[in-house]
Amino acid sequence: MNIYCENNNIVLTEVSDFNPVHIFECGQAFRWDRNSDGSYTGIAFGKALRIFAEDDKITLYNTTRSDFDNIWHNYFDFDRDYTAVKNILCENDDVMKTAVPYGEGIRILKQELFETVISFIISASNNIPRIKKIIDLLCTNFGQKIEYEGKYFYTFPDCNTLAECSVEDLALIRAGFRDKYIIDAAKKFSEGKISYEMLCNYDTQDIKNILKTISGVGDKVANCILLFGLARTDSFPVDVWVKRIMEILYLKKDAKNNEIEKFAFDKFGNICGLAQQYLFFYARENL
DNA sequence: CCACAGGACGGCT
DNA sequence: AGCCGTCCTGTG
Repeated sequence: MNIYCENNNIVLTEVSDFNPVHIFECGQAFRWDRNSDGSYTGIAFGKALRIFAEDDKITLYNTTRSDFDNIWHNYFDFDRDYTAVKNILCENDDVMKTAVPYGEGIRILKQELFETVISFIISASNNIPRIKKIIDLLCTNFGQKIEYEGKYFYTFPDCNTLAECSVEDLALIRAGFRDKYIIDAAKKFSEGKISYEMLCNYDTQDIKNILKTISGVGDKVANCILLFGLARTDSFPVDVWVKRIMEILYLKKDAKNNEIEKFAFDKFGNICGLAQQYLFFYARENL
């Protein structure tokens, strides 16, 4: 990958494994929207960004080299060699040889922990359009207003702001029964009971148990938080799609979610979370 | 009007 | 330990 600055843009060339549709519209992040020209605009780490990919060239508009180095390089997981990952997953595995092409160009975004926690609490028993709508209302009402390319955007609210909210305050985001879970999570972060720095000291299983002390966080949501907010690729979120595809292609029978999770870890090891993404895409296209 | 959506909880047995 | 009704809201 080469990097150079052009006007106010950062241009990357010789980039492999970057498919915007697979990255932004797969349900791992909810704050990216497609523009009519095929570029995407999103907000993360308090900044807005518009990004466009064509072949192996990627343009990040109206940003700086320091923001790229400090935020976006890590956010887009550019240090990971996804081609190597795919080769490992496909080795001696005909299922993955079939599934991987469907998720071509997926990358696991390294998102902010608190945002990931709240987003996946909201995801429970919900669909992507509505998840996005709720999160949008949450940010518009409780986030910070920023300007980018002549338009206004809102950052994801911080934990202190949400910790002070009542369920009545949150009613306007239309989160339904999840409002009290959002407040509980915000309080645990605000009081310092849970933080990124603190969780980093633990192994994946211990973090999962800590996350599950937040109400509204069960196995599936905890695994999503681990994978998308803590870069723990050894966690394997089992949603209805992954459950179906694993039962059909690997287990050959009905199975409990924790049984599927264990099977995946035994098979794919510490990159089972990446395998999950390819299987998810395959399931969405073929079931 | 009723079912159910990319889960979690709580009260059962 | 495991099962199942219920939880808000929006969409079909």
